[in-house]
Amino acid sequence: MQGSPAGGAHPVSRADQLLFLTDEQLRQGIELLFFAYRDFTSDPDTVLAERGYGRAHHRAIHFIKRRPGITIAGLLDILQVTKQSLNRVMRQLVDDGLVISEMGKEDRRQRNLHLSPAGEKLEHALSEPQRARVRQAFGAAGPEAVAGFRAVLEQMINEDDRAEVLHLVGQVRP
Amino acid sequence: MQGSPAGGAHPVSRADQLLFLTDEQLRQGIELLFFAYRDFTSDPDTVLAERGYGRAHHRAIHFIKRRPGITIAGLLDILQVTKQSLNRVMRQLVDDGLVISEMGKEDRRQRNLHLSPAGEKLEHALSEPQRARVRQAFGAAGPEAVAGFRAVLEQMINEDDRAEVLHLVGQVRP
DNA sequence: TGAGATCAGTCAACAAGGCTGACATAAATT
DNA sequence: AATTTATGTCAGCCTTGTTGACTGATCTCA
Repeated sequence: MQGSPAGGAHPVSRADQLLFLTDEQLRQGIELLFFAYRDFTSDPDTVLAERGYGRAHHRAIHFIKRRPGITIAGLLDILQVTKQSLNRVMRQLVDDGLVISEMGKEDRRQRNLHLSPAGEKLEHALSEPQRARVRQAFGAAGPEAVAGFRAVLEQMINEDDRAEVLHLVGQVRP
Repeated sequence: MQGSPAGGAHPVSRADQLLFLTDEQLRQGIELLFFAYRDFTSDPDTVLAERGYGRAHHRAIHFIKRRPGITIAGLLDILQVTKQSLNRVMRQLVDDGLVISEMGKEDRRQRNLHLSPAGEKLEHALSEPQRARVRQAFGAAGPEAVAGFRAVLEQMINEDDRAEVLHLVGQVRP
């Protein structure tokens, strides 16, 4: 499986600290991550289905929104898929007028990608329900839990590109 | 996109608490979850690829290990896929001798599923690298962070079946 | 300037793993 | 006896990933 949950929650008891990192606790963490992620990704799927798009479209739109002017190579680097796979999605998005692809000014081989107004609109429709879910979860769990959530996820990222990913995400603290 | 990260981490400053739940912080949370999950799921993929299996096999094996004797219906309920989709995977696993499917004793329409010794072996090979990743992350982040991680993920699960999922995971605290 | 590297785009073929719909069989329930 | 339930299976479709091969435009460097 991919993912799993954690044991009891909020107040960290002495016993918890002593029994820290049993296989049982790890398994719970893995399953919890699995189930939470499953629900988390289900939000935008409804919206996408209405338009005949899939998650791949969502990911492309998300990162074009985040980094306006990003190139194809930049997107490939973030998404870690093949050029052919991304191209299939990009072609649709450009044809449908959601993404604008313009020749680079410095390097005319590159394409700088932006969302059109329609693209911005879809992006919002996709991200809002997901943001609502996370807003609710963060609010209910509280700031300290959120800090812990972040800390664990950061550590879960491959050490090799952790710094790079955290920089992209905006994790860098002055 | 599906998933996203949280902002700065460990010590929760006054400013953090005041600025809690900005859209920016939510976006970071979403992206962080996306990237962490991506790496998290990559661990077993190597092992699976060697055997010609995919993630679907991993999920089935994981939950059969977790709940020995589980029925097809039970597995369908957990995995939330169609019977036809699960069947394709199950047929392979049974044919390959990793999963044993035996007629139910009480209700002979049902099938009780178990891992064979070979199935157990593969299960371990799949879960160990993932467990190692989570062990590392939990260890580096510390017990309080882990508690926060759990709390947020729990809240992220659909409220409707949260209790059920947490029960399955073993989240129930006496 | 000219050779080679790089960025983008495309074609073809393939596979995993979702989905729907339709049906069949055996066993349990009413 | 009729109906419902649990499982299994066929067929076909879709999305999204993969490899490999190749093109054209442009940039870089010797």
